[in-house]
This record gives sequence, C-alpha cells and structure tokens, in this order.
Amino acid sequence: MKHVRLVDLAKETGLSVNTVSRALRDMPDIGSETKRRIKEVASRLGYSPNLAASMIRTNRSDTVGVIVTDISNPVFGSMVKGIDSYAKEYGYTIILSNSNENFADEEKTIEKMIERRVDGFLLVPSMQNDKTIIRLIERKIPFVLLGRHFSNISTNYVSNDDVFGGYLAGRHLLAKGHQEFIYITGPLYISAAKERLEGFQQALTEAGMSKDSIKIYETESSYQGGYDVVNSLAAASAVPKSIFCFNDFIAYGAYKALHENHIRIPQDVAVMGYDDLDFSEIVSPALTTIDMSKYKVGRRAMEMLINEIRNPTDENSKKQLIMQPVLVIREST
Amino acid sequence: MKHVRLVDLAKETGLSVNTVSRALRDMPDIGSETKRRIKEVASRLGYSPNLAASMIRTNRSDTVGVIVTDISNPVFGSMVKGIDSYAKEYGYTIILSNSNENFADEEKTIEKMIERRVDGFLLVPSMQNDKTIIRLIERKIPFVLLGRHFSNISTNYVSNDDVFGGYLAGRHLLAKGHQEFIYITGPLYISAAKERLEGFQQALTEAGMSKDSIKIYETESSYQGGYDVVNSLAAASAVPKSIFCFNDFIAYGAYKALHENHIRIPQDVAVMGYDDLDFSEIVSPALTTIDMSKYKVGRRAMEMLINEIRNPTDENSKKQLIMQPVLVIREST
DNA sequence: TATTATTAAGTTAACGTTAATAATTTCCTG
DNA sequence: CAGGAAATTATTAACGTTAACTTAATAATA
Repeated sequence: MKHVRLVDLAKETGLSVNTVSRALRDMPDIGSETKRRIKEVASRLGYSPNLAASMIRTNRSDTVGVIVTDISNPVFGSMVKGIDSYAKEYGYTIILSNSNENFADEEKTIEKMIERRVDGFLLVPSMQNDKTIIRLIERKIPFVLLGRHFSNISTNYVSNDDVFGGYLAGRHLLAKGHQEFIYITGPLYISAAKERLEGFQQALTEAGMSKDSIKIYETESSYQGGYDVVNSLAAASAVPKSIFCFNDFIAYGAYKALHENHIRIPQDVAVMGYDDLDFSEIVSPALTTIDMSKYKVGRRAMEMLINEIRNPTDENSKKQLIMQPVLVIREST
Repeated sequence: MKHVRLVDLAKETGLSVNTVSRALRDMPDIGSETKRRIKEVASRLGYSPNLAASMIRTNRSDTVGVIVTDISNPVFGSMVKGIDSYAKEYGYTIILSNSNENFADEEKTIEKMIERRVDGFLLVPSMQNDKTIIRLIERKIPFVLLGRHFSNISTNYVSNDDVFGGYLAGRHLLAKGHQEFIYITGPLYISAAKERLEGFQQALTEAGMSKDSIKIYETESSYQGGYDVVNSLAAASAVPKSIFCFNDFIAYGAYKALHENHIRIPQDVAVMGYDDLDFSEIVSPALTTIDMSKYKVGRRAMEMLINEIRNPTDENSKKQLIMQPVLVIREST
C-alpha cells in the first residue's frame, strides 16, 4: 500500500529527484544510459507515479467527466463505449456518473467533477434546466453535449440529425400508404423528441397533409410508457393505423400492448422505432427503425472534446457535428 | 479557468489558510461565527476545493476504479448503475473503463487507475489470465469481483449462484418433460459459464440421467454466437428438443435461427436464456430465463468494497456474497 | 588555447491542500 | 485576582511531483 516515490528511485540510483522525473518522462536532456538505468530501477522497484501530485503541478488531469442519463440503456452504454475507446487512444481517463435524468443530481455531480479538475465534460444533459450548462460556459470549462442540445445556447455538440430521422420515418410511413399517425414520445423538452416530431411533420406537409395529422402522446420514454399509451388507446378502440415511437423501447412497449390486444403488426398497425437497438432485429416482427451510430457519436464527441481542451474556441465558434441517421426497414411496417 | 484557492479566501477574510481549511471541513475547533463568514465568502467567490491537492495530503482519493468487459451490454450497464447509486451515497466517484474482454487492456487500465490512486477496484475480470488479480492482492489493493470469480484464488466477490441458476434451468426443462438438451455457451473459462453448466448437470443426475445428456456448444457469448450454433445444427437437422443458453443474447440468436428455419418455439424446441434482460419479456415468444438482479449486484459489490477499504481483511477472510437467482417462466418453454 | 556552445546533471521553489504544533485569547475556579 | 483549562486562531512543515534556474563537464570553434 506504501508506494515507491521518485525520491526512492533517486536514492537507489544516486541521482537527483529531478533527473529521475525527467528521465521517466523521456525529456531530451538526460543521457540515454542514465535513462535506461533509471527505468530499470523504476520497474524493479515497481514505481507508480502519483498522478495527483503531478496533476497539482501541471494543472492538467487528463480526465474527462462523463454524465449520462441512464447507463443501463444500451444507447448510452454504446456511446460510453465509443468515448472510452477514443479516450484510451489519447491517454484520457473517464469519470462516469449516472444522472437518472435528475437535474439536481447532475448539478452536484458536475461540481464534484470540477473539484477533481476534469479537463472537460461529455454530457447527455437532463434538459430540465440549462443552469449547469450556463455555468460551465461561464467558467470556461470545455464540454460537448451528446445526442441532445439546447436550442437557445450555442455549444459544442455531436448528435444525430433528429429532424432528418423523423423525416425519414414520416416518408417511410407515407410511402406505405398511411394516413393516420401517432407519435408516442418522451418529454418534449428533450430536443431529440421535439426534432424527430418536426421532421415527421415536415414529411407530412411535404405530402400536402396537415401538421396535425399526427397525434402526439407524451409519456415516459420507456417500455412502460409505450405499453401504457397503446393499451389505453386499445381500450378506447382508438388504435391508429401507424405508430411512430420516439425510441425502440417505447416501440417494444407498444408491441406488447398490441400483442395483448390481438392487434397484428404490420397488418393492422405499422410500428416504427428509433435507435436501432440490437434487439430490434430480434423482436417479432423485426422492428423498422432509425439507426444512429451511438458508438461513433461517442467517439466523435470525445474527439471534439479533446480538440476543445487543446485549443479552446470562443463562444461564437462552437462546433456542431450532426450525424445522418439511416432508415432500417424491417417487418413492422 | 483560474480557480479560487484557500489562500484567496484567507486574504479575503483576513484569517489564516489553515483556519479556512478547517472551517470548510467543519472541524470543531473553529468558532461558529467564523465558519459562517468563511463559508459565505467561499460561496461568494465560487471556491472549488482542489481534490488533487487534498488527495496528495490525505492519501485518500474517494475514487474507485470500475472495469467491465462490455458497457454496451445492459447487464453490465445495470451493474454500473447500481455501483454508481451506492457510490454516490457514500461520496465516492467512479472511474470507468471498458475492457472488451481484453486482458492486456485490463492490465494497462489497472495500472493507470493505480496511478490515480483509486481506493479500490470493482472488476468484471476478463478471466483470460489471473495475473492482474494476483498483483492486486500482492499490492494489497482492495477489490471486489462482480459476477465472476477465480476458483483457485480467494477474493471478495459478489455474484449469483450460477450453479443454482443452472440447476433451476435444468429442473425446469426436466419438469417440462425434456430428455434432450444442449447448452450454448460462451468460453468455459468464464466461471459463470462453467457453473451454470454444473448446476444443469446436477439437475440431470438428480433425475437419474447422465451428465452427458447435455451437449455443449462453446461459442462467442453473443447474439451471433447463438445464431451460428443453431443455424449449423438446423443445417444438419440436429436441432435438439431443448436449448439452454448461457445468456439471453445467445438465446435471441437462437430464436433468429429457429425462426429462419421455421422451427417453432416452444412447440418444436424449448429455449431458455439467462440474465432476464428487459427485452426477454418482449421477444416473441417471451423468453423463459433466469433472473439475477444486476443492479443489486452492483450496489452490494460497492458496499463490500467500501467495507474492504475502510477495514481491510486479510487474505484468508475474504467475503463472498452469492445472490440467489430466480426462475422466470415465460412462453419459450 | 581561450572562448563559447552544448550536453547532462543538480538545486530550489512551487502547486493547493492538510497535519502537527504553537500561540493567543477567553473563561473559570478557588 | 492569580493560575490554569478551554477555546480559538496562527505558524510551519509536509505530501510527491514538475518547472525554472543554476552548475559542471564536455565538445566545438576561432
């Protein structure tokens, strides 16, 4: 538990602490034979640099804070995987926190992470409040948002073209001859939820239909939410011809309710999801959905964050990377 | 970006740095009025303690390293969620890394985390090698394994009673009148994989059957793995009456292959999974599986780790917490 | 050969905090 | 009201590193 320190290596080699430090960091002003000797001793004694100490001196932590709303959701799991993979390539370490879409928790976590002097943040913000984001901007702490963003604040973010995704969904259902639509969505203050709807509506107006041809059901963005909505529609015999869901989870819930009410997919009703989770290929019938590469979103966001850390941009030149989603047609439509 | 320091608060209040430090930590030897004043100034100036500095002094980081094999897998996502929840209650921060079941990566990550002076580790070890674990023991760094463990090394771990889970599966399939079984599994060097098999075999022998009544197919523990195995069995017209899968993913793959070959579940073949992912309720037919509460495993493991950190136990009194899985009967058997 | 570069080390101070110890002030008690 | 305990604050040093500066030794140049 007692760690070997630079001074121990210095004693062992008869050199000064500074020389040892510089040798281990491969600075050019140390003789190569000396370096070899020092490194040999370091590895023999099992030296492990105390990063906290160097951090305090260098004022860099090579650490980024990652806050997601639900790490048990594979969408975010995949993003984190992408983040982790890119971070490793560049020598960054990840501090993770799960916010449960809880703003207060998010706020507290950010403070804690700042105390740990993270070099920057990758956030899937809870969106109930933009206070934390504002504060990050004020304090000039680099951050990148993932998958969500605020319409009134200019920030770096990586996300999918949710408008286009919604548009693809709308086009697809229209092409299938549908005239009657509902949108089952999570809270509409989430930018993604709103934008997918907008895209869908755009497809409708483009086809000469009214925006209001799609009815909106706002609920929890979960399996349960989808189930509840469709179930109560079924109870009222008001199940429409086609259902567009904010995400695949909701679609799965819709599936369940439809199955229970003996309503056939896609014969009686078409269902579309969003996210293309692994499971969407497996459910029966396989779910037509919109794919965004979560893993890549994670990697690109980390890339953007590292850029921002290394050369910060000012407030009016933030970068947005918008990845194009693709329509994945399966059996449910 | 320039942070307020204790010395700044000291100047502002006219007190000494030490007094400020002690006041903020609510030490009893500072007058309450003084404390109030200091805290007011701290919050006014936006003081954020530099944890790296205090870390170096106190020799505690209040940080734990968490390494999982695949964070995009909701099984591990849920565990991490449980870990995070418990960690927050006790003021710990999580450093996360994804090992991709890659031993070399795991090893490197552990070193990095030690350099960050984590107080302990929570590991889903890659199992290809026990070197890293041995080294942690040698260095007396507290750690707890999750879901997996080494049979030849005594460590703290939290896992499910995989033997019992396998036993439950075996009993269930026997009760359904099956006589022919296969086990599609990931690498058998993973303790869970081996133990689930053992439990199943135990059920067989208890029923007076030979251990070898179950044929073993070792593959990748993924959707693809399950698909491949069942597909090649189908090609050889050798699909058995019942299939026990190491995890739900494999079962989903089996589903796909069975569907494609027009083999009906459960009429022609019974399928069982393991994990009870959210999706298992949704697939059609709903999957009979074994549930272990991953979230709780995470919480309990974190609890155990904190205990170990606060009062370390010696090598021959490590704790094992084995959670009982439950059989979840659905439509696939 | 004297002078200047060049290379390779060593010395000192600093990062922001906390621990140990010392110094004051205040308050009792006999 | 002296003497000492109790309460509060201050001073000093330390944690393990790295940065800035200095020194010593060697090589290159005029």
